Amino acid sequence: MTEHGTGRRGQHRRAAPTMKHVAALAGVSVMTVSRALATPDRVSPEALEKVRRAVLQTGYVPDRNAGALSSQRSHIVALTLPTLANGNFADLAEGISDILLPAGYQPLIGHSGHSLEKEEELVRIMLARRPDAFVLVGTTHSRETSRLLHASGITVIETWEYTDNPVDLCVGFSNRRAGELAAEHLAGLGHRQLAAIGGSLDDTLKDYRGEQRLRGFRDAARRLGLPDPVILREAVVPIRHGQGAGTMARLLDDHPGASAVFAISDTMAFGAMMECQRRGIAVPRQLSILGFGDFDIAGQCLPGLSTISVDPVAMGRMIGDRILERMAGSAPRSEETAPRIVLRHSTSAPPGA
Amino acid sequence: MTEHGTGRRGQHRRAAPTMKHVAALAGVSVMTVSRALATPDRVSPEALEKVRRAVLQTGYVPDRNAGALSSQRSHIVALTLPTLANGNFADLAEGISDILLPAGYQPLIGHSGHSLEKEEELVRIMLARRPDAFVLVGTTHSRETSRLLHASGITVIETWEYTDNPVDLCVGFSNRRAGELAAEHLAGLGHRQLAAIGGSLDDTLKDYRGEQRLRGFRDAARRLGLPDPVILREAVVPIRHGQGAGTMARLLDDHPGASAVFAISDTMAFGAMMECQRRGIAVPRQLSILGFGDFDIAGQCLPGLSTISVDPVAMGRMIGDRILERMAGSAPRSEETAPRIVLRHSTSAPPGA
DNA sequence: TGTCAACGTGGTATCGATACCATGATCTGG
DNA sequence: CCAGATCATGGTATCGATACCACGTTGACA
Repeated sequence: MTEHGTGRRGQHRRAAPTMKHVAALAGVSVMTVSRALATPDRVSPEALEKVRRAVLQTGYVPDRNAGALSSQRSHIVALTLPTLANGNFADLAEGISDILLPAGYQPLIGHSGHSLEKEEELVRIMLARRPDAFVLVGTTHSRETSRLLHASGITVIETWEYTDNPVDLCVGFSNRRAGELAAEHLAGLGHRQLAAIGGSLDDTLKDYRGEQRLRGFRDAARRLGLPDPVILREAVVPIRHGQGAGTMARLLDDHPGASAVFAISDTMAFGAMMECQRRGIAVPRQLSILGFGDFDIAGQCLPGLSTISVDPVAMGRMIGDRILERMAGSAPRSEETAPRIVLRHSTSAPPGA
Repeated sequence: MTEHGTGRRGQHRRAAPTMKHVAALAGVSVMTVSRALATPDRVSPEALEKVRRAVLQTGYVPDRNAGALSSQRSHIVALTLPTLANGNFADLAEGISDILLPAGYQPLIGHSGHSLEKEEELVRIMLARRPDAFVLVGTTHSRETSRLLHASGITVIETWEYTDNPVDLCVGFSNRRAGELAAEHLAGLGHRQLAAIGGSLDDTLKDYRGEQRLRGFRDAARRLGLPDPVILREAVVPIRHGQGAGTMARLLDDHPGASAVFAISDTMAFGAMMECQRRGIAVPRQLSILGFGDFDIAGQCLPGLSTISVDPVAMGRMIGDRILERMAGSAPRSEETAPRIVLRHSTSAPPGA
C-alpha cells in the first residue's frame, strides 16, 4: 500500500518520498499534509504534529514543480546576467537572493556573455521553467526576447540601467549620469584635458552601458566648458580580461596632454594604474585615475582607487522587494538609484595647480 | 474551443500558450506536438512543418516543469557555491553551464556563504525542484545535508576538493597537494624559513579547504627538512574582504625571519603585496609571495603574482561531462585534477642567495 | 497477393501537488 | 435549545506535459 501503484514508468532511480507517503505514515489525507505545510494554522495541532513527525522520518521535501503546476505560481525568479565573473553582478545576484530566498522564491541565474543572441536563448530556456518574474540586466534586448517576454505575460524587471520606458518595471541608475559625475569630479579638481578609456564596439559584444557612461562623460565635459575628452577603446569587452594597460599605454603615448583619466570599470582603471607604475608615473600626483564599480580591488590597491559606486547589493535587495510587492498584488513603481563617488587616493588636483 | 476549459482556477495573469493551443492551431494532437519537439524524426515532415509554424506564431515555450513531472527527469542540475563573488567559483559555474546548457540541462545556482547551515537550507530548497544531479563545493557537509541527499537518491558530485570517499562522485583537486606544491616551489628557490597566511577558524564559517592547503604546506616543509613555517590566520574568511594586509603586517612585525610567504588566496596575496609596497619591501627581491587561485588580478598586478591554478573552468566542464555521462546511463569515475604553479614575478631566490 | 514489420498518429492514464467543493463536527448567539 | 457560522478534514478535478498502448497505413518481401 505504501508502494507506488503500477510502477509502469520504468525502473527509475530510487524515488524521493512524496506527499502520499507522508500522508499514509501520518494517517491523514494528502490534503491535510498539504495544508500542514502551506497553512499550518488551518490544521489542528494534533494533525500538525503527526505530519511534522512523518516529514522528519521520511526526509520528505515537497516537489515545488508539481506545486507550481497546480497553483500556477512557480516561485521562481529568473535572472539573466552578462557574466558571473564580475563582482558587481555577483553582488546584484546575492542581493536579490537575500530577499527572495527567505520569502520562498528561488532565483534562477543565467549568464549571456554580453551577447543579445545568447540572452535570447537564455530567456527561452528560462521561460520554460515558468518563472513568476524575470530580471534582465540592461535595457537593450533583441526583438524576439521582448516578444517572448511579452507573450509570457510575466513581471519583467530591467536593471543596471535606468530607463523611463521600461518593458514593465525598472530599478537602475543612469549610466550617463555616472559618466557626468566622473567628469564633474575631475573638473572640480581643476583638470581641463580629460581622457576616458572604455570597451570596444564589436558587433556582437557591445558594451552598451559603458558607452552610455562615456557619452555622459563627454557631454558633461563640454557643458563645463572643457575641451572634448580623449576617448580610447579596447578591442574587447573591458570586464575581466580587459586590463586597460594597453589602452593606457596608447593614451600616454599619443595624448600626453591629459591629466585625468576616467576608466569605464575598475578593472581597466587598475590596469591603467599598473601601466603608470611601470612607467614611473605617479598617481595621482602626475595623473589622476577614476574608476567605476567600486570592486573589492579598488579599496585594496595602492593608491586606493577613487571610483563610482552603484551599490549593487542594495540594488539587488530593492529588486527583490519590488518583486515581492508585485507578487503580493500591489503595484510597485520603477526606481532610479544614484551612483555616487567613492573618494580614495587616485585622484587629486592636476600637476601644476 | 481554443479557450481553456472551465477557467476555474481564478483570474490569473494572461496565461502563456500551452501545447494544447499549438496542437489546435496546427490541427494535430498534443502528442504529435510533443513528439515534434522532442523527437522530430518520428514525425512526418508535413506535421513537423505545421507544428513548427504554430509554435512560431504563438510564441510557445514548452513548460519543462510539467514535462519533468511526467517524465520524472527535471533536466535541472543544482549547484551550491560558497559565494558568487569569487572568480574561481564563478568560473566553475560558467564551465558547468557551458556544457550543460547546450545539452538541455538547466543549472540552478545557489550560494551558502561558507556556512554549513545555510548550505543545508539551500539543499532543501533546491531539492524541492527535483534536480537530476546535485553539485556541491567541498566534501564537508552537515549530517542532515548528507541525509537529505541520500534520501533523494540523485546523482551527487562533490568538487573543489578531491576525496577518496565521495558521497557519490567527485571531481576535484587535493588542497593538501596544492599546499605541498607551494612549499616545494619556495623550497626549490632556496627559501628556508617559510610563512603562510590564511583564514580564521570561526565556528560557523570555517575555511576547511584553506586549512587543508596550510596543512599540506606545513607537512611538505617538514618533509623537506625545513623549520616549521610560521602560520598566521585572519579573523575572517579570506576571500573578498580579507585583504591579507593586516596579517602580513603582523607577520613582518613578529616574524621578520621569513623570506617567503604563501597566501591561501590571491586576494590575500595581493593585500600582502600592498603591505610590502607600503613598507618599501621589494617583492620578490626581499620577500617572495605566492598566491592561490590564479584570479584575474594575479596577472595584472605588479609584479605579476606567482600563484597556483586549479583551472576552474576546465573543472566545471569536466563536471558537466560527468553529469551528462551519468544521465546517459554510463558510470563515470571520479577524477582528481592537478593544481599547478603559474610562475610570474612575485617569487624568486631569497635575498642572500 | 498476402503477411508482417515499421511507421505515424492519437487516446488515456499519470506524474505530485493544489484549488475547489462537500461534509460532519464544534461553536456562537438569540 | 436550535439555526447559522466556523472549523477541520477529505474527495475529486486539474495544472501541462510525457509514457505507454492501440490502431490504421504503408511498404517490403516471399
